[in-house]
Amino acid sequence: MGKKPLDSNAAATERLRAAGLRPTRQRLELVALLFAGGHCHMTAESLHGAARAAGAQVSLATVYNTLHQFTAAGLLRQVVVDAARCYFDTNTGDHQHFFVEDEGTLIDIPGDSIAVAGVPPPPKGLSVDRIDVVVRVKRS
Amino acid sequence: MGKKPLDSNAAATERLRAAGLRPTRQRLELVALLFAGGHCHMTAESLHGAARAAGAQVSLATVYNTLHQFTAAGLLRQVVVDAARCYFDTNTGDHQHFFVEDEGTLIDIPGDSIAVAGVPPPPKGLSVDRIDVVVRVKRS
DNA sequence: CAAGTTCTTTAGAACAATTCTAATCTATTG
DNA sequence: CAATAGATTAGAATTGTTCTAAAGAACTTG
Repeated sequence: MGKKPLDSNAAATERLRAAGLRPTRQRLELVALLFAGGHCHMTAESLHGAARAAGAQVSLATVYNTLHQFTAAGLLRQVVVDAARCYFDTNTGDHQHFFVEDEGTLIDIPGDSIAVAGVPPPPKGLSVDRIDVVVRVKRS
Repeated sequence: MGKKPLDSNAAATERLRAAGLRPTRQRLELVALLFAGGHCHMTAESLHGAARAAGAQVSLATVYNTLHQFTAAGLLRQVVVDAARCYFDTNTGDHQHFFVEDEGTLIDIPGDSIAVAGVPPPPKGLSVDRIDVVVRVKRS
């Protein structure tokens, strides 16, 4: 009857295995934090803080490594909205974001509510990888 | 009969005055580089390089200051597409961008060709400041 | 299940982009 | 043209991120 139910641990292990990553203690802890509740937007710094707060012993370097590995494996998506910081989104599906400039926080916009039309064909030799929409909002 | 025609200098001076900024030697040089030809996308580093190459004597700190002052004054627009670098766009009108990930370059998309529909109303107390669309393209 | 191989983690150093600071200099004003 | 408010500068400081080399943990094989 530990704090962490075995199923959640098993699920995390399987998730890592599927991504071709070894289920190490650190990765399991980070997976637990990232995919426990609903979707979330994390920075390396904030995830590291959350891990430490949860009593996990993980170095910042490992958090960076892990975030990048997860992104490469398609478990996370990187969101660039702020020159200062880099966000990682546990929602890898089709969607966009509000960015609250005053707070530096992100809010999801479902992909089926938003539509971008009239994108010209990219220049010769280039193909569209992804279209990102950022709705910058301010306190009014 | 200097290399820089007086009119361009006068125009630059007026542009700065209108923005409430003193027309100093450094700012005039940077204005000349930024607004000489067509629209361009610059990083602090690249503008500094261009200034030095043009024989201007400007420090990197001043380039940063100036870019931010110009942005605050509405002469430039900041474009965030890459976690690493920060771009400034001399085109402050309504438009969007292709971002060529392999090269780190930007290409303008006219604002009247592209349209974003279905943006939900922002959460209470927030109002939309701007909508940025970034079409990420890759070499195919 | 021991040995060996490979992959991970880690602390700290290194880095790159940007911002800060305090001294110096310059444009403007009276 | 002196006074003043604002601008510039070099270099230091900060910040977010990546690198490195050594120690540790997970998988594989015999």
